[in-house]
Amino acid sequence: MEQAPLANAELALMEQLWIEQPRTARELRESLYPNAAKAQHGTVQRLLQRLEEKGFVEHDTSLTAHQFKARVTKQAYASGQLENLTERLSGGSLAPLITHLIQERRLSKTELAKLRKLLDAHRPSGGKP
Amino acid sequence: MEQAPLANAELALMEQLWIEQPRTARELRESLYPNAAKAQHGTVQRLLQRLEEKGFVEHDTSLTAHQFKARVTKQAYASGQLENLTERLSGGSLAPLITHLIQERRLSKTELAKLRKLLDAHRPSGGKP
DNA sequence: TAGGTTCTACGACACAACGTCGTACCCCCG
DNA sequence: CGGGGGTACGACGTTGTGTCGTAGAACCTA
Repeated sequence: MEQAPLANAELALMEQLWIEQPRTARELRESLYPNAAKAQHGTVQRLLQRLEEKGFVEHDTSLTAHQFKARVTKQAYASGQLENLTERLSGGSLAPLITHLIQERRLSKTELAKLRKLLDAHRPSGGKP
Repeated sequence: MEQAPLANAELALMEQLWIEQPRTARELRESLYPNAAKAQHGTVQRLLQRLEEKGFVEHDTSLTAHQFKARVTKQAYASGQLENLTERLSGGSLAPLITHLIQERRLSKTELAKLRKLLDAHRPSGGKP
C-alpha cells in the first residue's frame, strides 16, 4: 500500500478537509484563498479532482454543489508517511531514527515524556482489551 | 534548517556512500549500474554534482580521480526527514504520529520494546553524563 | 420559457525537478 | 603525439504541480 506523498497545495487542501468535513469546492476556495480572485475556483476544482484520483478524497454528487470529504484521516496519512520514511531509510524500523533524535537532543523533555507515556500505556502486560 | 528530500537516484547514490566512504565516481557507477554502459558515467557525475550543490556530499580534488564522501550521515538525513514530517503534519511533535501507529498495531512487539529501551536509557534521572 | 447564475469537468500551459546523455576539455603516460 | 583516463556542464525528454480558461449541465426566477 504505497502512500504517495502530497505536494504543498494538495496538502493545504487536505488540511482544510481535515479541519471540517464535508465541504463544497466553493467553501474550500474561500478558506484557502480568502481574498480570492474567482479564477482560483478552477484551481481548487482541479486539485480536488487529482486528489480524488489519488484516493485521498471522495465526493458526493447528489447535490448540485458536490460535497467533498477526505477518505484518509490526517493520522492515517501522517503515519503512512512515517512508515514510508522508515522503509526507505531504515528497513522499516523506527528505532534508528528516534535514536538519533535523542542523541542529538532534538526531542524536548515533554516530548520524551509523552512518548514514554504512550509506550507505557501499551505494555504487553498492560491495559488493553 | 530545511532538509530537502532526496529523489530516488540521488538517495541510491547516497546509500552507496553511506555504505563505504570515500569513493570515486567510477566506483560508484560500478556499484550502481553493475552492467554499465559507459554512458552512465556522466549521469553519476551529474548526480554527484547536484548532490554537492545541495550540500549532501563533498569531494576532495587532490587526486585526479576525485574522492567523494557524504557530508550528511544517514542518521542525520533520516531524522531530518522525520522532523520535516512532524513539522508538516503535527506541529513538530512526534507523539501523534506514533500514537496512531500504535493504535493500528503497526509496530511489532520487538519494535516497541526497542523504543521503550531507548527512552528508558534516557530517563532524566538516568544514566547520561 | 429565456436569461442569468452556479456549478462541474477537463484541456492547456508554464515551470520546476530528475534522470539521462553527449560533448568539450584537462592531464598524464607511453 | 595519441590515447585513455578523468571532470564539468549544457541540453533534452519526462513527469508532476499549480494555474487558468472555457464548454457545457443544472438551476432559479421573473
